[in-house]
Amino acid sequence: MVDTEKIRKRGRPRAFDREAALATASTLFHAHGYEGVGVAALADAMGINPPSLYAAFGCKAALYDEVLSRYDAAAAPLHALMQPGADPAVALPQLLREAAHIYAADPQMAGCLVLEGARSADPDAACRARTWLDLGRGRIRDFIACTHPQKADVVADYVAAVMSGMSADARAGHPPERLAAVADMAALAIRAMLEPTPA
Amino acid sequence: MVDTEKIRKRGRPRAFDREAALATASTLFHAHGYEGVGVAALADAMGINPPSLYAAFGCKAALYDEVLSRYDAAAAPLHALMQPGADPAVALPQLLREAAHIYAADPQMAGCLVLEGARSADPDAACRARTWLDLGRGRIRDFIACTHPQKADVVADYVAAVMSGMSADARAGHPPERLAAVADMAALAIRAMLEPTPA
DNA sequence: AGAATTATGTACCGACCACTATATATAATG
DNA sequence: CATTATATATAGTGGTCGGTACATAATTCT
Repeated sequence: MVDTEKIRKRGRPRAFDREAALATASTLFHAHGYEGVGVAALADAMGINPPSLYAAFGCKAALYDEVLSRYDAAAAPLHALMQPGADPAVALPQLLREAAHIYAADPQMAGCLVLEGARSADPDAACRARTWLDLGRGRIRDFIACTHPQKADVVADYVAAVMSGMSADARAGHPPERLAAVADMAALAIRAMLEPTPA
Repeated sequence: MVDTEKIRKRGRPRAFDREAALATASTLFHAHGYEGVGVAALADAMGINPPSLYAAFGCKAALYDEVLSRYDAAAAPLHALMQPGADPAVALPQLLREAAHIYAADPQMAGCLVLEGARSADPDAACRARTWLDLGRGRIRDFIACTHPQKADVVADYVAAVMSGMSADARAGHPPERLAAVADMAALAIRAMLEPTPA
């Protein structure tokens, strides 16, 4: 067992749960977007004052980055679909199906936090979100490269683009079935690309 | 010839070109997004003062709506690809190819004005953009329905989703070739869907 | 105990937001 | 001419934005 005991630091202890505050911020960012929620609203929802928020997270963009990191970590079940050895022609359609379900499951938190953040007008937020997006796309590319190295880039771009489109649809209020139908149709191109007509 | 002569109205004549002002607004909105450009910046770029802008267009959202309408009208060449009688399995891949080229052609105006506006955090802007988006998707659907009525909805959703993903990629700075590769891969699903394996 | 360190609440900063009140300028109408 | 209608420029509205100065409270270290 690793020693994870919290070694009390020197000054006055923080009076709020940092992880809970991150969860609250994640919900707000997911619901209203980076620019749709202000620091005052974030602090209020966390039950703290702005100075405490800044002391704990630095600035709004840094808080956002921590939220994105948390969101990426929570997507581990999706990453698990792309185990080396798995068949991309099977796993990637599953990935799209799962994404369609997740994006449209909760209307209050529709779409992908990272993909939507990557479209933000705020350059700081967009840059940070795109870093996480590129990381995710890299995971897809590397997974495909195990079996189809020459097609990995294009297919990864395609999968990411379809997910981005589904995320937008989810935010527009499209029901899960409608997203799932798009995911299934998108899978046709994946299979056509990775399993060329067998002679 | 219809009488299009401008009948001078009663009061002081407008001192700026309304159409040129719309073009300026379109450029700014396309470059920075609805929330990324303020009324002051718009008026300044138009060479007028905010009151003149409000007198001519009503409010920021109404100006935006006029810009979207103008943008939609300028996309006539794309709509022309979907002539009734044309083969969707040919026309839709062309549509995606054209979109990929347009979206990434000018880095200062990357992506689709309508698709990006539909993701705005501002509810008013998002609502107006989604109206134009639904109109465009309806055109795609109706075109497909000519030959494949049962699959029209799904395929139209798919095409719109891919275009949305490509628009996001364009705004992220992806080069035209990368978008074109995605468009071509996406076309595989269209052909697979509309031309089921001929026995 | 006292010093050092960190967190907290109050109250506020200048900058920008969409938008407008007001007065004046320019035109057609009577 | 006077009236009416529209556009203009100046200057500002209240509100929200991200971020902070300051004094105080709470804790550890010496």
